[in-house]
Amino acid sequence: MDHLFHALADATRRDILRRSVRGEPSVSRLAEAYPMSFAAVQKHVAVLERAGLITKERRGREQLVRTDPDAVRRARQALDQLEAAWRGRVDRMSDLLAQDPDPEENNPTRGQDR
Amino acid sequence: MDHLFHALADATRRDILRRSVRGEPSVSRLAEAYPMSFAAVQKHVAVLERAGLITKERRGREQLVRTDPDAVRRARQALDQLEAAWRGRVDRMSDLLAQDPDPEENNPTRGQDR
DNA sequence: CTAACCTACAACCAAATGGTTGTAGGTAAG
DNA sequence: CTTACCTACAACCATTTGGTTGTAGGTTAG
Repeated sequence: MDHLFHALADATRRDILRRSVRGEPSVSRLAEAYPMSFAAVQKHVAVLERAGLITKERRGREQLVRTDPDAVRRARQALDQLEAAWRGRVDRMSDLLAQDPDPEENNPTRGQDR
Repeated sequence: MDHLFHALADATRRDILRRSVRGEPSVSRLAEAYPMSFAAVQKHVAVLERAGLITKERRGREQLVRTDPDAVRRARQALDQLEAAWRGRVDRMSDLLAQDPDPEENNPTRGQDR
């Protein structure tokens, strides 16, 4: 999970992901697209690979990069959980507000209104 | 976007997010939960705040932490885009396969050298 | 075979990260 | 007022990160 989000926390890597979703570029073809050395792009690809976001497949002397959609889905689901938890809290608060229509009786020691 | 995913790429910070979704803990209360110094937790909170994932609200001498659901939603939507792009590609490929039933032509001219 | 190309990997470096301790200021409680 | 608590922030340190260059090996083209 750490590796997953860390891999996504870089604009170059997210762009590599997008390009790899559209086609299956080789590492050197990817490297042409960015103002950095081939080795730097190689490292970015390695980070994405460690996170499970892409896989490499040897094709002759080239190494084709392709995305693994399951990893993207995994990251999305983690955020879904957070969002659901937030929604759950809001629902719970709505319930409390519905059951306790007494805004004057709020207890300042622990909880308060939003 | 970089800040957003970077903030999510740490287990402690994700846990802080979960606790802040459930309640609105103070920074010192959060610090009690982790085997690190108060200042370290303070830094984690600052990273989450820079990413827009949480906001701090002064309550007397305490600083209450609360999540901003829109930021979580923003991150999720970025992943949705990636997933949608991937699905779009698969659909396109399905169309091509349907229109071009020729399994011998598995050597596309795209990946060659120049 | 030879040359060009693609990749892997090591060594190195500046900057950012994640942690610590220490100091100082503002607020609440006795 | 005095004390205890919560926070902010600076200084420092080890490790990681993101970039570079250089070297070496495998594959394709001529």
